[in-house]
Amino acid sequence: MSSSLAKDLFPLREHTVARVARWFHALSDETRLQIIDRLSKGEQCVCDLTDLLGTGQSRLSFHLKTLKDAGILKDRREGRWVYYSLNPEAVEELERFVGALKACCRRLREVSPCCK
Amino acid sequence: MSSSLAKDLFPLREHTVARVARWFHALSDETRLQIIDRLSKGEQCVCDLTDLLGTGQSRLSFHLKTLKDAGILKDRREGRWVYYSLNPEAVEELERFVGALKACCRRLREVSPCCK
DNA sequence: TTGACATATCAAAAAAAATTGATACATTGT
DNA sequence: ACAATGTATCAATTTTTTTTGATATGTCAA
Repeated sequence: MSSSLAKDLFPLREHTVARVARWFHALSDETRLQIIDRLSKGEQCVCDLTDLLGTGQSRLSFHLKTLKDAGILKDRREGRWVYYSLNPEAVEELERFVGALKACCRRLREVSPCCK
Repeated sequence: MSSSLAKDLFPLREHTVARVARWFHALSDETRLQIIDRLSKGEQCVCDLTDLLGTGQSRLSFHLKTLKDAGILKDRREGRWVYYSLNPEAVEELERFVGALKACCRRLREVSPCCK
C-alpha cells in the first residue's frame, strides 16, 4: 500500500527515462556546471563565457550544445553574437522530478519510522 | 544587483562542483534510474533488482556501486543479502540544489518580465 | 566584395565509462 | 570442514564521451 502510493508520486515511466537521463548527463560535467552557474545570474553571450575555459573555443561550443540538446539551455542569435540562457521549463521539470524523489524519501521514513 | 542576489541563492562554490557533478553523473544512466525508481518504493535486496537487467550480475553490482559512491544510495548487509536504499540526505541536498536553480529562473523572469 | 570577427561543425585522438566473464569473498546450512 | 548461495571485484574489451585543431558558416563593417 505504501508502495503504490510512492509509485504515484514518482512515476518514472518508460518513455521518460531517456529524457531524464539526458538532463542529468548534461549536468554531470564540471565545465557545464560552471556554465549553468554563470547563466543562473542571467543570459550570457558565448564570448562572455570563454573565460571559464583554459582552452579551445570549440570545447565551449561543444558543452553549450550538449546542454542545449538536453533542453537545459536556450539560445538566441543577435547579430554576430549568440546568447545562452537557462530554459525555465526544463529547470522546473527537473525540479518536479527531484521533488517527487524527495517526497518518496519522506514517505519511506514515515513508513519505517526509525530503528534499523 | 539582481545578479548578486542570484549569486547568493545559487552558490556553486568551487569545492562543491565535483560533488554535484558526481550526483548527476550517477543519475545520468537509464539502468541506474530504473534502480532509483525501484528504490523509491522502498529498500530492496540486490537479488530483487536483478530482473531489471537483461544481463550479468556484475553489471548490476557496478551500477549500485556507482550510485553508492556518489552518495545517492546506502547499503546494509543482512546475512547473505545486501539491501540498498535511497540516501535521504543526498536526495535532500540534490533537491536544494535544483530548487535554488529554479529560484534563479523565477528571479530572472521577474527581472526581465517578458518582451526582451 | 572583402576582411574581420563570433560561433559552429567536423574528424581524429585521447580519455573515461560501461560491459563481460572469471574469480574472490562472505555467510549460511549440512 | 564443505558446498551452495549472494554479492563484489578484477582485468580485458567495447562503447561513449571529451578534447583538440582545422575548417566552415554567418554577420557586420568598410
